[in-house]
Amino acid sequence: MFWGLLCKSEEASPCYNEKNIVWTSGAGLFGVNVSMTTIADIARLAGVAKSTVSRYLNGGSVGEQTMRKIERVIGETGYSPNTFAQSLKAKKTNIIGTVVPRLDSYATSKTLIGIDEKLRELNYQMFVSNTSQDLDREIESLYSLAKQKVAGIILLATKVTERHLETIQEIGIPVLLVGQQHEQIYSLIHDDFEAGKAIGRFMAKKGHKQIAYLGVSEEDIAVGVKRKQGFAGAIKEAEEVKVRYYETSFKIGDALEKVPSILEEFRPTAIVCATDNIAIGALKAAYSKGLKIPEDLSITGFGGYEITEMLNPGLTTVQFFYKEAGGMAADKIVQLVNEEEIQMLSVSDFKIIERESVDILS
Amino acid sequence: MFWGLLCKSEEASPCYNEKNIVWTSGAGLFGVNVSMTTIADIARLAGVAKSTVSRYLNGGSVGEQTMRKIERVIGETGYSPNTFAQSLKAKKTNIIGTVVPRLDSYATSKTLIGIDEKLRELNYQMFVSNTSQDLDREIESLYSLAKQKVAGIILLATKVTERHLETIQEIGIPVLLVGQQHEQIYSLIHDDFEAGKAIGRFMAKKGHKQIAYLGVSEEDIAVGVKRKQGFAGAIKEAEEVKVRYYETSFKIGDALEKVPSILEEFRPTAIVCATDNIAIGALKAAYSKGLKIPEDLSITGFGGYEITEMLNPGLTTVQFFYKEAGGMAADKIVQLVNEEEIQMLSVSDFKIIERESVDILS
DNA sequence: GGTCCGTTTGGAACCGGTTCCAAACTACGG
DNA sequence: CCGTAGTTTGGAACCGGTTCCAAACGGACC
Repeated sequence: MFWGLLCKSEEASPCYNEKNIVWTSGAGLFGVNVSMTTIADIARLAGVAKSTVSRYLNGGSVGEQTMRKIERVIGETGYSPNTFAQSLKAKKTNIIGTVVPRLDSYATSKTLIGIDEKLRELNYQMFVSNTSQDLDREIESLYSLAKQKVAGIILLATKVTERHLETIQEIGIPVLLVGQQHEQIYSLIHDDFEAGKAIGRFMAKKGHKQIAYLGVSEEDIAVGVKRKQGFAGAIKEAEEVKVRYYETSFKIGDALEKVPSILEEFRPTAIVCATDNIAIGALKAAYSKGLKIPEDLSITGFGGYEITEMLNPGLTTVQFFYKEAGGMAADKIVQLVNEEEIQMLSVSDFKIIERESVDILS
Repeated sequence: MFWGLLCKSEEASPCYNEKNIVWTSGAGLFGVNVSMTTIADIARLAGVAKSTVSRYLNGGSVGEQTMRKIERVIGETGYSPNTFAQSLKAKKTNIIGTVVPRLDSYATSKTLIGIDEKLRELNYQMFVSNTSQDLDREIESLYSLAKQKVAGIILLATKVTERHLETIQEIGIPVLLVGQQHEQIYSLIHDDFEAGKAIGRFMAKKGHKQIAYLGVSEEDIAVGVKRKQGFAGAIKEAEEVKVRYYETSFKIGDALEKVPSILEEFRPTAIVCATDNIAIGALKAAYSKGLKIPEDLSITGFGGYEITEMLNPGLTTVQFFYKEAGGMAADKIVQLVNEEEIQMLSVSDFKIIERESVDILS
């Protein structure tokens, strides 16, 4: 990541490339004084005015001769403009803030990587603000990022409240919601509904007639509601399939505790879990009860975490493309920053990965 | 994270708390104009000079009366100082940069969380720079963070090269190395050597006489060398234990491919893996060959990833305290920023977690 | 050669803070 | 009542860029 956007336009000519300077010439020559040279120094050394140098740097009209002189001096000194001074006047940075509820989640990590790599390509930087799943801190972060004059914000929220809306409106900075959807905010979601439907159909086709769906709180619209609704829809299409819905948290441990009672009470042939982590808990719980997977119980998840492939048996799951979605998000937020029109809602794809954790019945 | 350090000293009196202002009064009152009020406005409204307001904000000497006036005006307007203007003059921020090789690693995530939470406490912000395991980008990031005038840098490198040293010297900003150790750089490491020793003794005590050690490249001093050396040392103490050393990468998949040949060629009763991910690969590989864990083969890892508890069987492993280490790192870097003396090397603790993946022989 | 237009250039103001210095005010001892 | 020291205050310069405006320049055309 990093390296500020100096060449705002695509005009090839009077743009100088920051990288060259710091690495090639700057290093060594000036020792500890990294970028202590100012635009005034350059101007003096080149025998021109500050404004001319500034124009040169930003692609304004500069004469052939002058250009060369400035170019040379900048090359020799390893000059690199002071970001603060730039931002002070410009009142804007080339930083995109990303607000995440937690850093230790597969989905978050992958999404961040996607955002980071794409932003890098687009000459933006990513600033990550972690909220540790604290709603207040989510709002705080929005204000704080606004104060730092980030160009745009990508919000990986779990829930959008009235306060979120107010804050987003107040800060007046483009915000893109990722993973959740809201009619008043530009959103990028995974296709949770269709994914739920797909896994429902998949299980029905495999002949399961007694399925437990282990979801999460409906506060989380994407994971708690959409996936379940999609699944329920698919089940309605199928015949004679009995389903019971259960709820747990996102924590593996909670699923681990919850599952035994489900098994006893409902005796399903399959448990469809709303996340891979829940599925991992279910798997462990089933093993603890001495069940064989998939012969005695089939299990599926949602997410496509790499670890699911390495479990024994490999977990059948719905894969979402977090990294790609992150890339899309980066594209979108930059478009918003550039005041381009984009659609309110974008949807990222999914696919079912069939491994060994689901048995074929009948 | 976030919320800039406004009160540099601990003096209680003429410090105003930023949070109150943005939330309590700022919101709503000024609509979209978040922090458009400047210090000049405050000065005018309070009938004092800019310098006086500045002094008030930074804990300088201000009269009782004046204080009250300014306090009131600031409260009413929801003023919040412009960070860029501050940094422009101060040539320093309250941001700590963190350079990480990858975001999708358990160790990294947990460490970042630890850093973030501690820095928050200390009124610093964390800026994460991801390098996608690209050495050039590691150097780039150091320069870039320097340019952004971060107060200090926490470097989660996998390897320290000559270029690292040069760069660190050149940027003239305190750097703390985490997870690796270098005599010329302040370092915070996990006690890889002792951990290796501990697991070696542990396995010997369990009666294993034929152990495969599956490590990683010696380029990584901490994981590739220290853990192995510690392990080797413990084995030397024990009697009649045969060990063979193998090497793989950090990727689960590579371990998965590597392990079968080890099993055939060496027929160990146990595989000690240099990371939990490698152990996960080994576990899967063993299952694929129809082996029972731990009856047919014992497996251990390093790390203490949460997932290891959820595997079947639970993985015996050496737990490192990444989050706590992150907190320590944050403390250290802030001390360095404040020019306090700290020791060159700090060591973070570990403990062996005994689960079901190791069998007792004899 | 003069006029006009477009390009290049320099000077100065400005962004929003911090800091230095000197002036004004206060209090206290002699 | 004055001198002195200490505190409070305002003014101005400064940080390092960007931008506006007007002046200088250069070429084309009449």
